[in-house]
Amino acid sequence: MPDVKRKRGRPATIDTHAAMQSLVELFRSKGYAAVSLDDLSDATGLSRPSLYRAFGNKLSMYIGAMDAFGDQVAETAVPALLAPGNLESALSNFYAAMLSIYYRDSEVAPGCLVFGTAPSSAEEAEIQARLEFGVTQLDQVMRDRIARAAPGRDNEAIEMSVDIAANTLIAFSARAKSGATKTSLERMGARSARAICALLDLS
Amino acid sequence: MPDVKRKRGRPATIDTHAAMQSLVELFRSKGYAAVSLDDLSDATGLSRPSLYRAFGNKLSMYIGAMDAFGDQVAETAVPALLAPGNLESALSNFYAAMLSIYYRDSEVAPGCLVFGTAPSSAEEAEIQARLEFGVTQLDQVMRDRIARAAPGRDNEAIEMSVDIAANTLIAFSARAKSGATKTSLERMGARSARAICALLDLS
DNA sequence: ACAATTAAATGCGAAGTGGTACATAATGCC
DNA sequence: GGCATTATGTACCACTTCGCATTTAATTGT
Repeated sequence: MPDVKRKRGRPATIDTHAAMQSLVELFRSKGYAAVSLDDLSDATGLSRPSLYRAFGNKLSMYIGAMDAFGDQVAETAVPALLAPGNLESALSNFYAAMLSIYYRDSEVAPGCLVFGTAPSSAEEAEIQARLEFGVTQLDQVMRDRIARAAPGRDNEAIEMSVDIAANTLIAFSARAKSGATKTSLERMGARSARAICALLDLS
Repeated sequence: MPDVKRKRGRPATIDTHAAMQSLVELFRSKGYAAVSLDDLSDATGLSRPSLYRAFGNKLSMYIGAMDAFGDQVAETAVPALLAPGNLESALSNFYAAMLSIYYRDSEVAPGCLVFGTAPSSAEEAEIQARLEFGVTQLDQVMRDRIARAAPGRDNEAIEMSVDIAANTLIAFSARAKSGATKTSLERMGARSARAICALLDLS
């Protein structure tokens, strides 16, 4: 698809994909308001006007980062949840995959961009809308996966399980930033998976 | 204790308690970094130098707000959890009390100062320390209450229940800011309480 | 070679930031 | 009434913020 026809003017040399990755990293470790355009410029190596041309103003940079982060989750962790196999290992693997995103080598875990930093900036309507979207997406995918694993169960038990599954992940972000170790949260994720299967009388 | 001896100079006219309440309200609806000293000055009606004399610099204002918020929770909601009665209603009442704190008449729920806004600013060591304290306090009080209600149960079931109970509350903050209604979260809290009691074979 | 076109950086400006020196006001003590 | 003492507000400072007008660079078409 790219490079089909050479374009007219000076060719672009900026790697917008890598730049967006840097935006995500900065925003999710420091939040929206605490990050300045100079910070973003330093992190990406691009000048401020270049950032503007590529991503718009600061708010739309953050919105774009939320979308990119969501894409990363959808490509990396959600497949582990939807993969064939029993529910317990699917949930456990999903949590582990999410924690691999939440944790880095850095001093404090950068955590989740959407559940970790967006709530602070939810007064901005566009940010709140994306946060809401993230929550409903999480609820939805959990409901689908759990309903598939327990076809006959009553709705109450399924709703309970969905709540536990989703709220566990949401809480991971705050716990990661609070200083919890990755392995302690992996154990918590596995425990949550077992609790859900116990509630549903599975295995 | 107060007013035992009249003091020497000009008497203080500032209501630091009311001012701190305003700090809490502003910080938990906009986060740490997005709030300026002018915002705080406007909200409290105090000049910036007065804020400095009363609470120190901006960071210590936020730290003080975290402490004040924690006190409010300890005085208002925790008694509902520790009150005599069965575990299910204790948990359900506790969640309802917390949601009464999280929600206001405002457009978007201000949510939780510690679980909602502190993660964004956890790079600041003092903020991270308070966030960690809040998480461990929550885990601790839940563990105590649940262990009291299910004395004979194995440790695994108790740990599962503690996780669910604590993570539900942590997730409430993000959900409130995402636009969830108060009643929907009250239902979720009641469901979480039922799930925990089911896991523990209670009632 | 030269115009047209696109990409990128330099540098600037108006507004806002946290923080403080200084002046002013209000009380008790003598 | 003056003086020490404490409380509060006014005005300011150095610095940073976001955003953009302008300039410079690199390529294609003719």
